Amino acid sequence: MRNPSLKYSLIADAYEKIEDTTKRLEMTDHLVKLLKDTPKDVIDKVVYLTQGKLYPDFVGIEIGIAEKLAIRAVARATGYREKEIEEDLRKTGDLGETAQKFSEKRTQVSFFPKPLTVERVYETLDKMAKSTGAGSVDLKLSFLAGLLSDASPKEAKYIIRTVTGSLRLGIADMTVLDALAIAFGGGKETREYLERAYNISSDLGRVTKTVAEKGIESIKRFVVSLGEPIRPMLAERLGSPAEILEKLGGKCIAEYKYDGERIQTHKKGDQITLFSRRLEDITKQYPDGGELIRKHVKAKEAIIEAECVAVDPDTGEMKPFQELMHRRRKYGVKKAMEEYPVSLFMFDALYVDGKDLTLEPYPVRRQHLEKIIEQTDHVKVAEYIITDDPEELERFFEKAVENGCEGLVCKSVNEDSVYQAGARGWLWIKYKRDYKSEMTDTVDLVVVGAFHGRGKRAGTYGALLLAAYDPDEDVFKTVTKCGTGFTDEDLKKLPKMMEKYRIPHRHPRVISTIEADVWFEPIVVIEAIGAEITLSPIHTCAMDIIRKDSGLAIRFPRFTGNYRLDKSA
DNA sequence: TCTGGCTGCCC
DNA sequence: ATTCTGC
DNA sequence: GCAGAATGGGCAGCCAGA
Repeated sequence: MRNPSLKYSLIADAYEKIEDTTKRLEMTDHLVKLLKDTPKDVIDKVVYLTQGKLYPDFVGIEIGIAEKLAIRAVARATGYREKEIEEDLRKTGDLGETAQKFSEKRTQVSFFPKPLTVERVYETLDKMAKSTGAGSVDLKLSFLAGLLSDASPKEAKYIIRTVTGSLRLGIADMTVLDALAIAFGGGKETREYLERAYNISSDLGRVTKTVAEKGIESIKRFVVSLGEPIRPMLAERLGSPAEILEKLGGKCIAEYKYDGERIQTHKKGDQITLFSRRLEDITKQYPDGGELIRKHVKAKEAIIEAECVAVDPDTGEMKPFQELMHRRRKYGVKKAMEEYPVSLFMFDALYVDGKDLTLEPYPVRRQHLEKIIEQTDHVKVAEYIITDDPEELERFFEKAVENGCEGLVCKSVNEDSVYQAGARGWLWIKYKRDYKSEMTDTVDLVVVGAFHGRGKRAGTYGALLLAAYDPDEDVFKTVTKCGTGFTDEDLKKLPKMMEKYRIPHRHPRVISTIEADVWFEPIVVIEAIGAEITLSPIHTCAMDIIRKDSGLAIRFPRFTGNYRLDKSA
């Protein structure tokens, strides 16, 4: 028996072709060819690498290298200085490209490098992921530099991009599923089975290996299982009750959108497992949450979704998200539990006592949910109404906001309102105040700095550093970076527009702890919007006024598209 | 022993 | 998280 | 409308170096 191995160069070639087109069908074709050419014993690894990971999310093993450390590895492998690498990265906006370029002109070349195999690449990255403790950073860098030294320039490009988690091919999970359907499923019409298997297993590598080795019939036998996280259903967004009701067929169930952390809870007898939205196992972070499930879910087995919210231990009032974040910890859990106890607001039941509910309509799932939850102070079913009246919806929204929620999630009550991973089909719709600028105050802020863009933003700015004017001190204090809301046209014009205000160092009247790539005279004003103001450890606006050593920042900042050239200082 | 840079993951 | 864009 | 790729604030954990 031969032991077939796949040269990494074949992957790099396929990636290059995929990257070269913007047409999804062509990308899929290239991926199909790669998957067909891949020996089945490594096909899961090829898929994980293409997802930019080594394991499915719920395994929780990360490489632990991102841009800064990767720069050091590239320098080490090519014999150039970090400064030179950084300088080139500024131009390319892609460390992979930079690695490719420096690999081509590197001084020392290994004489007879063995061709890289997928196994070698994967195993090296895996060793990096598993290195911990003193000296581990250096060890990781040695592993990576070694890999790069034996790689062709093109391979180096994709290894670097894989490690830093931005492959930028234009393909992700959904395209992989299409490719699997074509390559192994027997045609695109089998895509739905593959997608279903992925949604309930959350493991694209396993789905791939299964269909490649055992065929589509095995894929159809995937079932919802306790302990295996289900990919979460997400919501689209709209800005008015009328639009929402129209989209949902005139009627919906509207629920409070609590400002906490989404948790998928699995109960198997007394054994509880908690998964975050990205399917990390967070059981250990919430012993109290687990206990609430154990005690108040009156079913032997269940998968229930809930929003976990920090509450004031004295008043029972809900606390802001920022405070809940102190619970995302590994150490001092007991103390944090006392300081920030949590309540669970349940909103879905995906599995109850042997019955998979994911294909049932939402009202049915909700009925099951209410039947098995014993509601207490800390365990509640999410507050809701069922309505077909836009005004009632608006009133309920106001009430939600008054009660400390972000807004509403409005959900379809139709027959087809199954549990559908992702935000597809508009079955769930978010309604938040800041989706309409007339409902939230916009702010005019001064552009004081900028950051070089990456990927498709190469050569322009990725984000601007924005500041508020402080008339008392006659200075500009930062409140946020802002990198979304710009059209391609905005971005193309920005460097030219800002050029004449460009200065080599921070302006003396700009107060900032953040080091921008480019500084400007504080003159140009733009309009931005956000969801709310948060306390900030880094932004200098209102520093020490509300709280010692805290400034103010904007949560979810974005450019509205309006330049305030008239207002320019 | 402390601190700051970096990373990953919540939103 | 929000936003934009090619298909 | 989907899928993907840009980008945000801010927290804790980890490790290197002062």
